[in-house]
Amino acid sequence: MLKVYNTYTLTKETFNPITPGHIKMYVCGPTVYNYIHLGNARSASAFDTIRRYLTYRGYQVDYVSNFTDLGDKVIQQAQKEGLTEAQLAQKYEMAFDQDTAKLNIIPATVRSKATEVMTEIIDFVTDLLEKGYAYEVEGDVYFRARKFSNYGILSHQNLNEMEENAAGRLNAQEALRKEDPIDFALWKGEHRSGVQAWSSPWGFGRPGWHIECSVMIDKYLGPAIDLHGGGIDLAFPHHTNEIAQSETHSGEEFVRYWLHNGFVNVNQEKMSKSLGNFTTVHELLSQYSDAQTLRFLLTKTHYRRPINYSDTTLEQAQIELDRIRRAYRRLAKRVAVESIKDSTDAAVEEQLKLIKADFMDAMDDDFNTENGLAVIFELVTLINQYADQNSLQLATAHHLLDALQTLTSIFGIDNLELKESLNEEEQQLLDARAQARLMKDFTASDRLRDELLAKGVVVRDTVQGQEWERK
RNA sequence: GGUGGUAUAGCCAAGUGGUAAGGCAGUGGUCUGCAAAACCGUGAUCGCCGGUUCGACUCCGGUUACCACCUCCA
Repeated sequence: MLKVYNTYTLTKETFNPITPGHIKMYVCGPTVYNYIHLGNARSASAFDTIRRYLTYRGYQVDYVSNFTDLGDKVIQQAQKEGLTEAQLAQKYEMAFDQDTAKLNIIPATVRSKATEVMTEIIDFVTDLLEKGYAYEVEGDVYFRARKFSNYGILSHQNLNEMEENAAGRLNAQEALRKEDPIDFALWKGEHRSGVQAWSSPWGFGRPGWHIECSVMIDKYLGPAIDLHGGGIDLAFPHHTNEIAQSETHSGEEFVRYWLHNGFVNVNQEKMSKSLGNFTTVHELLSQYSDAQTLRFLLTKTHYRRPINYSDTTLEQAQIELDRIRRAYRRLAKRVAVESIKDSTDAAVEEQLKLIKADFMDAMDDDFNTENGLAVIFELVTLINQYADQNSLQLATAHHLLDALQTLTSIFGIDNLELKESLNEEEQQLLDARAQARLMKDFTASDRLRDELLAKGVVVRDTVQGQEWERK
């Protein structure tokens, strides 16, 4: 039975989708004004793994995500880079696609840009005005937060305290316009010329911070969805405001389960653009070629817990992933080389069955990837034990390999095969060493092994002959 | 100040009212020409104080430290 932790109720709840077998899921995407950093990637990675697991579990998942391609940040950065807002957004949207593709994150079923749903946004805001939950002031439109009786539940904040906090930071102009400091903008008037603005019943302007998500969900998934995801920092105000807008608009429960991921920390501090302690995926992958290791690091920690990012944790992830890959390659190689009886091994099949069940139990518990990983390591040990046996059964060997591939693919690791190859010189050294070993010239063979090691190639001797691995 | 979270072996990190998964490192062994890899074995009483209980790391109260949200932020 699948259970998920719902931020709305702060408890783990049994998961029941609105439509059996079908899941409607929305995850907040990036504002495309620069390269994504590891924190953004963590969110995308975590929800990709959740989506992959739900799919593995047999659900049909409709996954919608947005690109925010408008707003002050986009305008500012466009001016800095000498591009139009649309060009800038296009540039970083493509960068997002490239970075996430390297991390093996499956693109959402539907991906929409805020600028593509402008008509729907205006209609949505109009409806909120007609319902009396919004008001216009000099080209701005605000939502009457206090009128929505469940306002703030998701973020577990007290309304009056929120009001005090809000009042303290409002600028005088904004304070004058709002009926209540906690009201939030649905539409912001834009009076400058030459910057992104759309025509509306309230004059030229742009949508407020939160409306695009409400609109896209309504447009692509309908008034009620099963899962809504994003970073925990979005619980307030972003998701809080989404609930108010959407439930006022539809009169229905907006989201069944709110899922929020934790942060990537550096030196026990949140990685963020404002703190300036961020590492972009773009730069990290350009200097560190193994994107799979990065993905593995981002996925193996439970999605609600913080990830400590450092060179050490990255190395640790590399070591763990290597152990998994080695087991896979070891058995795969033996199966490929030897002629083996195509039959099954009942005892091993039984263990494999248990492992698969354990994996599902782990992941059914609010997507507990930490425990899922422990089960994967059990499978690794089983494979290593099996690969040592004299009488391998081909079918069972394939079942083990398929299982390992399937389970790791849920973690975003799609290919356990070795992609690297040796260059001509390295191959010659390796061949020469094989020859030396044949002649039992161990002095020469050890020297050649050292030479290869100096080039970053680790050589091991196995029953099947030499085996190599890039360090 | 309010709210949410975290504190478990050298490090990363699961977990349950009944004497603590897994990975890394270390260490002993098997295997190996040597090595590596792999396999087998090996270590903690769970921030602190108090309470409930036959029994708590797991429940309750308090306390300390750290993080996050309350402003755009995954």
